[in-house]
Amino acid sequence: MTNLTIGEVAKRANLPAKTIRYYEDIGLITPLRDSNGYRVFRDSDFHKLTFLGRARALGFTIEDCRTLLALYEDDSRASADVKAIAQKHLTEIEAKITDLQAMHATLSELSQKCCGDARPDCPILEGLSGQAN
Amino acid sequence: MTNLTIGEVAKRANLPAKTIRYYEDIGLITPLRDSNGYRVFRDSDFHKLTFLGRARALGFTIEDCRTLLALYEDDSRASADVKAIAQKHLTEIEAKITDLQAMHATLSELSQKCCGDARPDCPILEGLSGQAN
DNA sequence: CCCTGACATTCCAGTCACAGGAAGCCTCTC
DNA sequence: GAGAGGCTTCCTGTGACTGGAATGTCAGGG
Repeated sequence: MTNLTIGEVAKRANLPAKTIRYYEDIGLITPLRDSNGYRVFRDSDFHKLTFLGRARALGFTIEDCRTLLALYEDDSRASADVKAIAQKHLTEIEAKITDLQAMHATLSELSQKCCGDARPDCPILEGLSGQAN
Repeated sequence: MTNLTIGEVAKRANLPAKTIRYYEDIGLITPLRDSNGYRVFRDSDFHKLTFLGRARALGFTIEDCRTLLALYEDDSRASADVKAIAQKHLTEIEAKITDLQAMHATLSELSQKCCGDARPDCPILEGLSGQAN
């Protein structure tokens, strides 16, 4: 049972203090307050913050994090609800990877054709301008 | 030599009219104005818009697009300058793909372990909460 | 008892690339 | 001349913070 200031919990949860204040603002955590107005972080707050840090690192949106946190706190949850969120997010990640790979393929093809010297001829610019070749 | 209204050029460049107005706001294009205040898009504006559309679709930032457009208009450019921007962007794309693949690997591993039924036991939540197993 | 430096607080503005919507002109057709 | 649709500007909101200003608090040293 350790009570932490925002600076200490920030170090331990590996999150910027600004981010932690923001999470309080939007209602993800509700730390106590000391008589001097300082936030007081209990173990439960610390755990929520590490949970949020990991979920954000996996690319979940804040709203997904809110839902996941609520499920985490709910002893009568159905794991199916959690899995559904995870699967939806996995699909989105796959879509982003596909998009990025398509961009990469197109751009690297153009880039390879560009000799990259002092002359102005540039297949990259030609490709962007829509010229067939 | 065709002069277009914003709606027409939006259709042909396959960009929302809102986006085109925004591009004018930030100085990427400078269409003429008719006596009634309507924007008048020349062929050169249309070409710039398609160029911008393609560059954005490849994930270049607006500032990169601004630079690329300037290079495109500059007959005495060095293709090396274009290629440098492209290579930098390719590196960023690769970094993003790597990040996303790491997220995907972690999350899909957790998700596979979750049976996703009505019971509360959930390896996904356990993973997010930082439990070793 | 005061000073300094490191903390903490709140609040406001900025990021990026638009999207949505309101209020009001312009143009064309019936 | 009435309505539909397109055009204009201006303002706000998005997501998830980040930076900075102005101010308050605390611990230790002179």
